[in-house]
Amino acid sequence: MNYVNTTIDIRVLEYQANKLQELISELHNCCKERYSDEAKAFKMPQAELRCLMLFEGHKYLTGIQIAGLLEVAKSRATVIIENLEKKGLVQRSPDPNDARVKLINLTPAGQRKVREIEEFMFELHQQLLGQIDPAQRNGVINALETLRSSMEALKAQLNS
Amino acid sequence: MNYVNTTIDIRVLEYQANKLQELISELHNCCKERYSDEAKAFKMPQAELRCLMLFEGHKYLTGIQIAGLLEVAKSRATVIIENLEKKGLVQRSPDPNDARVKLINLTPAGQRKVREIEEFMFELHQQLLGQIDPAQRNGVINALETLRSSMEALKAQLNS
DNA sequence: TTGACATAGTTCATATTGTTAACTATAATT
DNA sequence: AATTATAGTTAACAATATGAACTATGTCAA
Repeated sequence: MNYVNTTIDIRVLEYQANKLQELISELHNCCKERYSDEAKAFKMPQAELRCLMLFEGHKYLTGIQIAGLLEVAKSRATVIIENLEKKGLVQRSPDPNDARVKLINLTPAGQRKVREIEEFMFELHQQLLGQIDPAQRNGVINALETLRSSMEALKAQLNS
Repeated sequence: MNYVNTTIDIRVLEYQANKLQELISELHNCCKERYSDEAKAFKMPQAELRCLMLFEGHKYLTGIQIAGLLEVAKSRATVIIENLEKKGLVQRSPDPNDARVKLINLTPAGQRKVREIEEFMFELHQQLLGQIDPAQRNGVINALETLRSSMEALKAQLNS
């Protein structure tokens, strides 16, 4: 490893770091827009949509669980649940085992809405996949997986 | 192409679409968190940080340009610029060629802040790159590029 | 040249997303 | 029984964002 190679290596690293920054930022913007469109399509705030989707694979959730999964304060969860209840998409009932807890579950209307949203999202991602050359699809997915791991590793490192 | 292969193909597509959805959603969450941390680190709202960074490569910007680049309503841009002006990071001056227009540019304090933010972001992405196996770095970047193109192509297709 | 329309920017009302802190009620622990 | 912890609610506030109304210019065509 001589002086010239070291310089080139540093330039490559700089180029790659900048490229990564740019690409991640653009993907993030794309997602933001997509989530905003989705909310408009369903005429519902994004937070409520996200909350509904938490019930995939859960019959009941508590307020604390919802706050944890949405990564928001429990007071925020209270308000989101309240609004979904007003729309008749979820219902609250007391937990027979703990009077502090309220069990929240989807109403039939809520279940229908979740299925609609699932289909919409699945359709969208099928179409996205359709834009990617079949030969590259697995590569893209693996690269995203690598990136996700790296971001999580970095996060863990920075928080310690 | 017989019945069995078609079925398998469909299953692969479903798997990939779901995986893509999951990974993109996780990356998006990671970014959201990162931007929120950045804002905390600089004790400044995210919108103001983003606005400052627009001046990379521009001496002057107008309100309309800023609104366009940030993809927000011009009324929103007015407020962001006002707040940055209060902090002494940008200044507004009349456009000598058009009395409707105000030219906005960084103050020396704003320029220093931009350099700080640039360094912070570059450092972060260098560290992220450091988490990725060197042999995979170009692959990840190329995959992201592919994904970005696909997302933009899909967006264009859906908007037409 | 003047009247119609377009553009830049501001202000205000409103909506959404989110936090922190104080509070009530209940459960668990010592 | 007293203390502490947990679940949920409420209220005050901050940040992000839009749309409509308004002012002040600029442009263009009859």
